Amino acid sequence: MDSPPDHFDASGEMRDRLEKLSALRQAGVEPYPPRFSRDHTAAQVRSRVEAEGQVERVTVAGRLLAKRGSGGMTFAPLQDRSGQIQLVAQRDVVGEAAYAGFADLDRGDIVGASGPARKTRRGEPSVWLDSFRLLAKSLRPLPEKWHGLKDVETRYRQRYVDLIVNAESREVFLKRSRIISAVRRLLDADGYIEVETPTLQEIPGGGHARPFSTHHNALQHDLYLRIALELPLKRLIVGGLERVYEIGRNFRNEGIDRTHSPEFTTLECYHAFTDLSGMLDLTERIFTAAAEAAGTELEPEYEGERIDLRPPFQRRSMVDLVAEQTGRRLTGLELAGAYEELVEPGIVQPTFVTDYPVETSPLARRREDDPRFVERSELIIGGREYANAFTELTDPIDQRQRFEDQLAQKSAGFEEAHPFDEDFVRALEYGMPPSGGLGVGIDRLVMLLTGQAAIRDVILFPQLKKEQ
RNA sequence: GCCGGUGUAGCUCAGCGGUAGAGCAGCGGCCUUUUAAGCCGAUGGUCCGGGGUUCGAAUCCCCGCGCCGGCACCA
Repeated sequence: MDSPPDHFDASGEMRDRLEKLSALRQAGVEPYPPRFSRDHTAAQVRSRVEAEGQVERVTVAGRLLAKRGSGGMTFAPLQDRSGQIQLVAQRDVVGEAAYAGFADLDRGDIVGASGPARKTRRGEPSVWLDSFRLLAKSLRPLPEKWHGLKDVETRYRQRYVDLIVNAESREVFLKRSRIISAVRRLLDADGYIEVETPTLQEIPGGGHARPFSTHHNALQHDLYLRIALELPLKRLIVGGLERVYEIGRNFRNEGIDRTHSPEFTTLECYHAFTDLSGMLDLTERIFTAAAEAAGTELEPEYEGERIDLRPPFQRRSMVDLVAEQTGRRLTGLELAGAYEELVEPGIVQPTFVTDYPVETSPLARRREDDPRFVERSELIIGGREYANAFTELTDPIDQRQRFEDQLAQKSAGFEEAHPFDEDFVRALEYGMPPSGGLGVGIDRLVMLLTGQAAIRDVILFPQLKKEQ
């Protein structure tokens, strides 16, 4: 029953391991037992050994990363969630049969082990086995320990291997989790409630992007995967929830590159009775909290630049920025185009770029002193957009007009113009309190705070083409 | 979609017209304090896939696929 299926045998090493598996089963050893209890993690053993010198008996469990040593003594580092601890097996202690069994273990096997713990002569905290148990036989060889796994394609396609052997990779995803937790804690403490809104939508609104489309068979209609979280959340502000946020996945059917993934995570939050400036303050607090959670202090190094995240961030008018470059005070789509081409790529330190032309922002409130612009601001760092905030448009009459303008842009050839959302207008017609809204690109934030150049390196399972 | 790079043993890589290589891992033997790496020995390959040129192709040419980078797209 353990004869190797042919797709299995790439190396011969797998054959060897399968033979060991058979031998174990014949000897009555279950190579995949259902459970095992440990009482210490690797890190706990290490700190107890440091503190107490000698620890009576501990039970640890994890993955065997190597085996070395000689003759009657074998050393084997074991890795668990907390780190590594060395196992020491001595023939004189465990007996001939058990010692041979230990020597038969392979790199990559999951093992449970018990024994007293103390340092070796070389000072390495170790568990001196009195017994061990195989918890899962590993059939595939792990990448070499010294050079590790470098091949990026394998790292993405087989993230589990990457996580086993690359501590830096584990670190990135640990930090990602901590960053998101910190953001949640901050918003929760501010009285926001976390909500979940539909991923499948009839009208993919809240942004300008090509959506993925799908079809619901029972409902017999087409649906889109959301491209933004905005419109459902604002309906909740109409509903009186006053402070809501969602951290969720967006989907955009566009090109993939170092900073764009077809599915990516954003935070959006909406707050009644505040405005753009309130949301910019919140943005600064979110970035500060995230940086602290990532342990980067407030001055991470990113792509060769030291980024200064100490608030307040600079606030600059788009019109002024473009005028500095071109000598011309532009408006409308011409302004937005010049800004994106000439100004944005050159902004390195965190900068809130404010006063977007109304044409590019169909969901933001107009400035009272100049209705050609809206109360909107994007946070730019290193030439990239990290956050987008505005004073929300709450006037249903104006909102209807904006949607109509978008329809006009669409018929003029702008594919990604914002679709008309009649129900959203209806919601505004009930009355929405004056509010501020904010969106933050979580993946990019994690990239910044973990020093990763590619969005793929902060997404556990990035989309790749089909493996042949 | 376009341009460039790249794909060789489980991993990391060399080889770039003339019998497919190294280190590590794995396998067999010896070894009771190791920290990538003890010693000896024997192994291990659809050189990404398919065509072609050539006496001979991992190597040159064509087509295709994956990955990486850039551009386009992403206001």
